[in-house]
Amino acid sequence: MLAAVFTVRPVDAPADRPEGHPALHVLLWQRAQAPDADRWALPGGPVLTDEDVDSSTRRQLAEKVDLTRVAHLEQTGVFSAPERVPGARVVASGFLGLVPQDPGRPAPRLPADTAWHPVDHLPATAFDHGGIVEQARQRLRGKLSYTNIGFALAPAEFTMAELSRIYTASLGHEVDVTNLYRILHRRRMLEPTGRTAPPGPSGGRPAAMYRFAVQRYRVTDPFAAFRPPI
Amino acid sequence: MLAAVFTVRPVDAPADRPEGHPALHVLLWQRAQAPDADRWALPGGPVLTDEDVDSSTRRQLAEKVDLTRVAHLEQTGVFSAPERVPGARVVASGFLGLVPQDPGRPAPRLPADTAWHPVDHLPATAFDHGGIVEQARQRLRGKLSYTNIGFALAPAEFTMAELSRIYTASLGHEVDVTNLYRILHRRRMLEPTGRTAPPGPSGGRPAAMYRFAVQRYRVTDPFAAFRPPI
DNA sequence: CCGGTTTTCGACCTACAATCGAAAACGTGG
DNA sequence: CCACGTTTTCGATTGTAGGTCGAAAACCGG
Repeated sequence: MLAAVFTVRPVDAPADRPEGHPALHVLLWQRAQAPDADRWALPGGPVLTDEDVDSSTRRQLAEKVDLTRVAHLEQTGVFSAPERVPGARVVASGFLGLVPQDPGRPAPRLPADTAWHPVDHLPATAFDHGGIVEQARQRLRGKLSYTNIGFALAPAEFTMAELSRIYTASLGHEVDVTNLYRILHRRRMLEPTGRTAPPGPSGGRPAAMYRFAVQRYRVTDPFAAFRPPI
Repeated sequence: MLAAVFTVRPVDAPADRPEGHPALHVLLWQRAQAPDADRWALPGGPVLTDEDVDSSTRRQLAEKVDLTRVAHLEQTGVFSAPERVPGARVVASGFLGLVPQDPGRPAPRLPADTAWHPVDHLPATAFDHGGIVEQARQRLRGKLSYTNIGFALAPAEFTMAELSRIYTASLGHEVDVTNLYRILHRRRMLEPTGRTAPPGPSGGRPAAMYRFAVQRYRVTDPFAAFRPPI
């Protein structure tokens, strides 16, 4: 019961970068005790006998983040190598969680031992947690293309340029704004809010703002071979 | 640790049908003892402390089928509802297994309490095993379209008409032979063996025989939105 | 040799996505 | 207030994959 919770946020501006650009981050907490003391671990813990793994994950996550911010949560797989943790054998099921941006509310305060880390520059991770993060990331990458889980990473209202930056950070490569708009629009995943964002300091046409039409997980008809005949 | 093992084989010819047509079957064994006595269950059992869930599944499957026939095995999800089985809480991870047709070898003998059942006409199943079968079936349906797992259901050598019947039985709808050939061919998943199958009793052009080019699980580049730029 | 049957394969159409470029809608500086 | 740079928007074009159809190929039996 270990959850890789992702969000897209600006990386802490390093010295050589003028401004932090948005990147995919994962929530980790630093272990204080052996084994693997000082290494960074995923939130999680044992499942109680009167709960299923999904509600158990929610319960454990509540200790680390504001649960109302976790907009999506799903299983990714079971990790069961006998030596994955020292001592008694522990079977863990991995989860993918997503937290949207929320420019409206103040950033939630995290416990002292907990922090967001850019997935491309992870610190030393405990046990096999690095592999669990990687599996969850792959799942996210795949589902961005044929589901609407973008809603779980984007703020309630956004411009297409902002959404493109979110997709770029999550997928790890450039995402063309024109293409992004046309695809999401044809799938009826976007709704215009009517409002426009103020143009930047260097001018330019003000961008229209959109929201996701449905805020619950949906798979769009995947483009696949061997479709059933109509 | 419960495995839904599928194979495509002719359904036992009923009275009203002249010949059994190929259908997707799942391996079940009949429980002798309470709870859920006489109901049909998936093969499986507890994981030992020195094995991971994958090797545990293989070990347990060996008691029911010839393991060398299981050409593909993968996790599908975790089933953990507190009341899924009476008594102490048991968490099970579901598996999908595939057994190919093999006209060469004689049909393997099954234990007395074990039998193949057509997934469209399952008997009364134990606990939540019906849901596990359904989840595995969905996984199979999806992956047939963007991976090569067809190799794990088809015999070593086959004609396109035979392969189409296997896909039809697994997907639950007609699969056009022309389309099937062109798609698998473009993905370089097929190799001609040079041999031809003898034509049927009513004549017709003899069919060319093919084999799958790679006999290990591969995902073909899924056709998806937001591809990385070359 | 001729008609029936099954397989093979080319031709056409549609749907989706990637790319490009022009037009629209804003700022700023002369 | 008007030219210019900037950013967004959106139409046009191209490429590729899949679905459908039908003609040709290759066998049978009479």
